[in-house]
Amino acid sequence: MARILITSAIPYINGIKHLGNLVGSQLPADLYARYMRARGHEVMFICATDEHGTPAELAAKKAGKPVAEFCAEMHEVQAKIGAGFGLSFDHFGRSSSPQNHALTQAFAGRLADEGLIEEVSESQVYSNADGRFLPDRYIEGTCPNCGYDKARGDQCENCTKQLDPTDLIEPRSAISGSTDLEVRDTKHLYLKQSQLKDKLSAWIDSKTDWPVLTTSIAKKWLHDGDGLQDRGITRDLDWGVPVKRGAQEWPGMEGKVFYVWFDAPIEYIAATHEWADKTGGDWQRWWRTDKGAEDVKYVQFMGKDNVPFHTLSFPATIMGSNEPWKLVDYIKSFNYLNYDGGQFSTSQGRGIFQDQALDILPADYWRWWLLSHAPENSDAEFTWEAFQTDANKDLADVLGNFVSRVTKFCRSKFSEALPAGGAYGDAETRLIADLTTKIRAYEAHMADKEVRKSANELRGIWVAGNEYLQAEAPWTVFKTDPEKAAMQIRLALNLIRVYAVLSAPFIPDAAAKMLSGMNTLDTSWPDDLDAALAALPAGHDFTVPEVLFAKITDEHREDWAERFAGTRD
RNA sequence: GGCGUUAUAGCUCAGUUGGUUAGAGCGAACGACUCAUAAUCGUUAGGUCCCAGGUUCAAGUCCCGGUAACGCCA
Repeated sequence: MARILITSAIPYINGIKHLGNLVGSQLPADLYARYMRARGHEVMFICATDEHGTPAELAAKKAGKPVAEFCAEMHEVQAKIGAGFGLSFDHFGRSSSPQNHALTQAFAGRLADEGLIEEVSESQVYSNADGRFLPDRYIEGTCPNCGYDKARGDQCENCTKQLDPTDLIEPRSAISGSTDLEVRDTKHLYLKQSQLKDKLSAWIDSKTDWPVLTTSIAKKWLHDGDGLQDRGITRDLDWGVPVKRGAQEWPGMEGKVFYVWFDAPIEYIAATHEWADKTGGDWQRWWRTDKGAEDVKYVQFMGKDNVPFHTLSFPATIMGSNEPWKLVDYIKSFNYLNYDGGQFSTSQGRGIFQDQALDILPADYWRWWLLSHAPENSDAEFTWEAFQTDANKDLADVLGNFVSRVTKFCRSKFSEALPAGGAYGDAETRLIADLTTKIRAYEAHMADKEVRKSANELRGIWVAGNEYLQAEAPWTVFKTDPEKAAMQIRLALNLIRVYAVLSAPFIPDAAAKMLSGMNTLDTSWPDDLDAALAALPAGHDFTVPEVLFAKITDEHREDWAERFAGTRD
């Protein structure tokens, strides 16, 4: 039995996330966590909300609420939606937790002690009306190049020219619209990542089994141009982790907070601490290699936009601390899911959002489609036509109908109990050999975190059951040899339990219904399929379950396609 | 402007270190079956592997140059 630490990139707090966010990190992480638990491994599956930074402050302001209150509410909303999708976190934490404050400050202190923090003075635009410094992109004005009147301080979206905020004609705050701006000097802390470049580079080079997407992004940042740059880790904001050097004040840094990208990944550790405080568990045996974590295998899941922070910045924090923290062993990254020819977008309200998805269909439909089309090698495209066709075919016709035809046949020809009699022949031996091969392949793909391939193999396992029934035709056999038909259908009913166990990581709710219908709590993995197909003995009662997956009709599809064609607020 | 990823059947995608007639699912056509959610199973058709060069006994796979889509950075 292994010990597996799994983290999913932590979703930002400023609103409800769309399906692209789900398939890019949380869902595949959950698939892996559920699978590893099913195989008997000890799993710690951690996620959280990422709550600091300017966008959170602005979203709170828009909602007319204090930012702490807003974050607390949105955290609950996201937790509820996550539960709705069956995300089986051991803990869903908050980056604003006291545990994360303490840990973030401790890391900063350690890095300073190691000589990896530099204080840098810089000039930034301050808005008197807003009472705050403004990040470049929150300053608007007229572009000196093309005259576009909504150019941002970092770039003009109209002519794409790169700008400095001071280039803008009539600059104003994008938050309040105020033109009462001035340039002020302010001091910030920089993490000297450049000093760790060689160490990070050697570490990345040693990860030959990582997805190309992960290592190519990391190498690009390491070697492009002047190489890995030092990074500012503080901001002039109110909402965040106050800058401290461990438990001590940090002279000159009063009133500043750590940059959200510094404290967010540390929340993986802090969230485990939160879990420990809640449950009485031991978090350090997951994170400190001097306190029991040396045999932990740590796997991270994330979208490609998060890769630089997880391959470089966070490891720089860990390595730079010179303390025995657990480093990630494998980073599984994903491309984007597109919607209707363009990107899903939280800020533009484009696409299907997680709450809406759960409103129209049970989680398993989404889990299955999104996972079986996970954007592993390139961006993937969501279309309603594909979603309808694939979900109906795989879930309703192949799996759902298998359960239905087997249970109903047994009920009508025998009873709602596994019938006795008969013995395996060649067909059964062949089926068991075939399924065993497929199950071993499925296990290998799941262990490799090859999401699409796993889904494809699982589908093949479902199909094999239908092939067997079609070839052996128990409904015909029954007329001349009821005992043989009894054997066939007893095997098929046992197959439903096996399917439930194998499918649970993808479609946990349907799997639970299948087990409930089979009237069993036996979720043991079919290491030995021959034995597993005898788990439910002759005479064991079952009930015909309700339709597992109702079909998505053309009317539904057209209605939804229209409903989600525009944008939402 | 720099860099990265991608480009394979109508659609969505597989194709390990270069090695026989390039694969799967969906969709299509035809057939079988009638237990089942008009479900299932089988057969067949469909590809100048983006274009142009090169290396090699052998290239979808490696190299060079283009083109296109998407993304990242400045």
